[in-house]
Amino acid sequence: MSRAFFARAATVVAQQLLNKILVSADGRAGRIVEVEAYLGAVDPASHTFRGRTLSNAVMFGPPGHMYVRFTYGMHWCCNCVSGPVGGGCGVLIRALEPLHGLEQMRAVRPRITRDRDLCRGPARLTEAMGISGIQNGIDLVGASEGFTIVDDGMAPPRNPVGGPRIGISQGKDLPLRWSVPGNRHVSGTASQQH
DNA sequence: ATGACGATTGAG
DNA sequence: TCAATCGTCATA
Repeated sequence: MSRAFFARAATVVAQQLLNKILVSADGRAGRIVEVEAYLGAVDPASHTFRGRTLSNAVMFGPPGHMYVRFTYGMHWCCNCVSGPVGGGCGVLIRALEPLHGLEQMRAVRPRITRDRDLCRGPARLTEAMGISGIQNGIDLVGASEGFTIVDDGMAPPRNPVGGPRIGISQGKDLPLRWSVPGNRHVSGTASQQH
């Protein structure tokens, strides 16, 4: 399997995830507007680059499951495993446009003043949606534990915005970050915003 | 056993 | 620009 193959496969899944809706166990929901693909063994930025460990095991499992990772000693990040089984590939969900349950989101994120910022960033959205290590490994397709990704009929953007991934020290060369054009709920650095 | 480093965020 | 904060993993 070539690096190009993994890049293309994960990129397809990542782009297809745009405009789908992530729903929490208690009905909070947001439209996925920004994602990043991670390619496993061929990708130095991937948590699975150095092989399987206790904490990243979910990424080597079946696609459609949620991989949740604790980072910076205080934040959680949420991924959708993209397969194939054993590949260690996945899609990091980086931003949601809040749709339902905003009252609960505001309640758990009291310091966020603008609704636009509730799910703008990978750690912000996990807190707003009530996602933590407890959900690591759950099936997002079967929705056996409440969390799921649903399709309300809105197609993925025909021309998603592509660019380098954020917050990584290696693997910055590939354009594996994808977002919905013009969406105000997409995250980014101050210079990239405006 | 230990140290370096993170798929970030919020404050100054 | 920089501190907060601690689990994980490579190295010894």
